[in-house]
Amino acid sequence: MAAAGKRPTIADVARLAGVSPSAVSFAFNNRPGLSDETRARILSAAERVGWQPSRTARALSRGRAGALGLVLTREPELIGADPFFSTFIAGVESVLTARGHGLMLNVAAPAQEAATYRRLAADRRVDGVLITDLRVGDPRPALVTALRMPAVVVGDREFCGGLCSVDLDDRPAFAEAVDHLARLGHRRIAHVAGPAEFRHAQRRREAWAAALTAAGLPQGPVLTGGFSAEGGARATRELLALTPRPTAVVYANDLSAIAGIAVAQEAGFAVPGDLSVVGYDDTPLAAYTHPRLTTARADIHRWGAVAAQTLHTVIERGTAPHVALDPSTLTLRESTGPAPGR
Amino acid sequence: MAAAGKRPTIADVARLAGVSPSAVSFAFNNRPGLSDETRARILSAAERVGWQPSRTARALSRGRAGALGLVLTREPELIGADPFFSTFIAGVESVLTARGHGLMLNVAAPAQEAATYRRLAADRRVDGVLITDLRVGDPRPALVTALRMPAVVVGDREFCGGLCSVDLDDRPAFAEAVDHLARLGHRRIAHVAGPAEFRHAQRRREAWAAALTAAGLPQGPVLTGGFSAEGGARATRELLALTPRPTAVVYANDLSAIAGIAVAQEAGFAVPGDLSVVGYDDTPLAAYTHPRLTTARADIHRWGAVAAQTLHTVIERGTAPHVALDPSTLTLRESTGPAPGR
DNA sequence: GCCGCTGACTAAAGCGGTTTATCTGACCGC
DNA sequence: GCGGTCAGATAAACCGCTTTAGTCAGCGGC
Repeated sequence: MAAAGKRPTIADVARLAGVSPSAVSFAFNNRPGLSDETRARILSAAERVGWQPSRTARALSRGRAGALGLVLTREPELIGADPFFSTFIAGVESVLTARGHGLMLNVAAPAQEAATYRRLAADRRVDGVLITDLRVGDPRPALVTALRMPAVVVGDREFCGGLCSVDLDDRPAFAEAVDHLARLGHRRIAHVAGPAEFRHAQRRREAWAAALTAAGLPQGPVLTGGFSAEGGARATRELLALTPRPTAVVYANDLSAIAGIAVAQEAGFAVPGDLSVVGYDDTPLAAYTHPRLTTARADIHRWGAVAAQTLHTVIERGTAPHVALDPSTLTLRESTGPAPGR
Repeated sequence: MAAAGKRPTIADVARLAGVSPSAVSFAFNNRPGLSDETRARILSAAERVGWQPSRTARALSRGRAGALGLVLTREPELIGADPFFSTFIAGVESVLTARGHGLMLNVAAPAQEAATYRRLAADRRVDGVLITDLRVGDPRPALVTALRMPAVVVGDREFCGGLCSVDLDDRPAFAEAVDHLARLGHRRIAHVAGPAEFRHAQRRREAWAAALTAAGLPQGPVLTGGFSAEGGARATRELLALTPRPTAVVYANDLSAIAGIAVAQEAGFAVPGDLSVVGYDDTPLAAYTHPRLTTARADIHRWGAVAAQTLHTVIERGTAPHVALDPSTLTLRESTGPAPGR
């Protein structure tokens, strides 16, 4: 039915149901002022012609876009290699879809990040944005505030500049990791950090350092691996050249850890015999390296869902409480073992 | 300036420039019928109040959303592990951003895939969609055609049901791989395939089989690795248990190949001494495994850009020519070597 | 001096909904 | 019999821009 013609509008439905367009609108927005009988008649008429309110029209008259924005500022390579985003986005979608909302994705080169947010705000194409990968001295909280754009920071509560945050603490996992290594007899535990500008990379590093102190161990060497395979490899090479050599390395993420394992093996070191390795993320691949990678797992999907949920609250109520999700936990596998000579 | 108040509208600009709203519209849409002087005055007035046409309003009156849609139907885990999507999306964005368009991302569970497309069409929130991960007997080409929704298939031209396609041929890479292995003396070359329902997985398998025939070799064993680490690992275990054991495996993608290497090593086989391994994708990690992975690289970013470009053409002109991008090429590394005993 | 034309610009009608103010009876109490 | 209330429904304004159909002044031609 409904053949080829134009798409039906609210007027068609109104005509068919023998009411005014406003009545149809009321019916579809669950507003009072309509008898149950009329309401039912309208809904069935709409169904008969296959009508659904146009998002665009609704967006215009309500001033709401019905969509959230997510701007990814990482280098494309890093985004791709990181399982975080897709899982996170899937989580976000799970709550958006339920509401019939959409997700506007933007991949921006760092240089035009601000412009991207401005455009999003100017276009009014989204009702709010999620801010991920919070950086040290990040300009975005101030920017979205200035743009009067509802936003939620996905990450550290302390640095979200007055915005609401949804955080998942990665520190306990790093503390656990160091603790685990210390108990295995390691005394020289290095860290291969993420890009220094990322707040979460910094936090991981701090957690590692604090855990060393707590375990009564000296601070170990820190190198930057940039969250990438290449960076992890380079850092690992440098660490292996040190004297004394560290016997364990805590990497900021799995990608650099996996590369680290490869480099160590290539250089003739046994993992974990000569070098214990810990990652972070629990990439699908982590359980399928040789040896299998000790790493930490978090519920990223839920993180995305809660972030979206919270952003909705901010959009509707203007504000929302900070949320702290269950911290990630360490999964022990075979890339960690007793310190050599013990 | 412009202080807190409401966002300026076209009327504000018109008033400031001393013209009618239509004149402003004309100025911003590069239409004739305005003197250069007036045009300039309008533009400067707009700049002064920081006005930009509202996307939503424009979308409503022009009947164009100014956005493209991308529905990902894979399992979230697979999406995350695959560097394809983020790179592809970055490529898409590169042309969208230039036009001030947006990308509407949808992650759908397989069961509600059709519903997602219908919603996208009903909402008129996108002007067209990109169809990736074409499956065997894929219902989507017919679906979007029925929904009268402009679409471009990212993949195989033969199975795109009358839609325009943008393809990047992966067969040459698989042919190269088999050829390379044959030249190294391998005679039992297995394949760990992607999910059978994916057209590109099937095509890779066919390319592998054809290359074996061309090299005068018998068909080798085929197992499904599902593009995942876990699947790759399981398939590899089975292959290693065969008698006679294959001496080389061509995996459908890097993820399963990397897992395969780990499993082989775990089982005491040397790579490439006992088993040569080839992947596909050239994941960032491929150059940082031990041994480094022989795999194939394609220009995914460009693929995304061209796909978006093409979809725009389809939206505007109703159709566009099929596009064939440069096929991927094999990168030789150390995971492939002479067949054992040779 | 009248006509037709053209270039520059505007008024007003959409686009497809939402929302506010208004209208219409029916019902109620006195 | 009359004012008041209220549920049920509607007309009309509005969201902010695009676009079509004019309007109007100026100008050349005859």
